[in-house]
Amino acid sequence: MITLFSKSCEYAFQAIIYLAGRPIGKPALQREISNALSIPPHFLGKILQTLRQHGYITSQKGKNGGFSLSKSSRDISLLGVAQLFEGPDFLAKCVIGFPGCSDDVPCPFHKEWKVAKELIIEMIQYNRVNELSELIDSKLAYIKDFEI
Amino acid sequence: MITLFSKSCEYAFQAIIYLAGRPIGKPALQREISNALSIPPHFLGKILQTLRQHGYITSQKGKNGGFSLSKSSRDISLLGVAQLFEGPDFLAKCVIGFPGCSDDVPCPFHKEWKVAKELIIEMIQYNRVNELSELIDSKLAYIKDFEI
DNA sequence: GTATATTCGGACTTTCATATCTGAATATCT
DNA sequence: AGATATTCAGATATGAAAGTCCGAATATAC
Repeated sequence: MITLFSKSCEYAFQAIIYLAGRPIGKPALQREISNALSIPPHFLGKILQTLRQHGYITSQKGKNGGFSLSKSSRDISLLGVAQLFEGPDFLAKCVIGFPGCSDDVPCPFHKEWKVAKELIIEMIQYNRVNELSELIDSKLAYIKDFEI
Repeated sequence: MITLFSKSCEYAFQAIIYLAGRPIGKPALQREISNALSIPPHFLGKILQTLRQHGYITSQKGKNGGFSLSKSSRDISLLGVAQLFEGPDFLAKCVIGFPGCSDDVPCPFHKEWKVAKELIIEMIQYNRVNELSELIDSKLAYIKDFEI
């Protein structure tokens, strides 16, 4: 089974989209997010810290604490998050790992993979976080039950 | 850095394309392929065995032995090889791992990822092994030096 | 027939992403 | 102030993919 993004990156995407679907001013518990998205809670904790350190989300410690989407993050795409977890040039590798693959000395899939890569970048870049959460209203309605 | 296919699958692709570029009746040593493509030799051994067991390549033991592309493999695409190493339905997973993602309850990237997936399948399926090796004549000319 | 070169197959080791554990720090509530 | 609930951070554990090692089997050459 092929996975495009690492688990860390997938979970980061999911968490941000989940937080974007919450009412403003009502932070979500790590445990709540973990339950809703079936992410191992402690692993999610690390990812949330990374996202917070880079300004994508904010947190509130102690009782009634939790995590919220940063105000500025509502208007961005997830491309920066992808670069954060997968590296800044995360689609640069030759698709079949041919030694020394380049535009000049391409592998047999070079051109077609280039087109597919552009499509993937567009996919990530086209929608803002706000819009992404709207696209999954039905799904969020379903997993909202996990708010404890 | 994102990798679409596993190392095993990448190496299998490379080995088959390499063998397709060799003159018929002149088997290639495991060591030669390993040198030419910078693949760890013993790891390559396992992959060649898998390919042989599934009929993609043939082998000759003992002195003057080596590996050759099966006659029938010259006219196939690499889709079967991808399925062999990545699983029969290797592009079925949700691109961001959302729980219960489906056509009915899609994740926000569902549609766009579907298009990208089709492109990837086409990329693998469109060219026959023969044609793939022709597409990299310049590269093969370069790595031909490794024939020992 | 002996020496040599190779494939073949199984066991083992390494590495890294993923996941878990534990306790400290910090905020809120009564 | 004390009890409680949460984030935060570092250490540790797990599992699967990647890579290595060794010896058996087999073919060729002389």
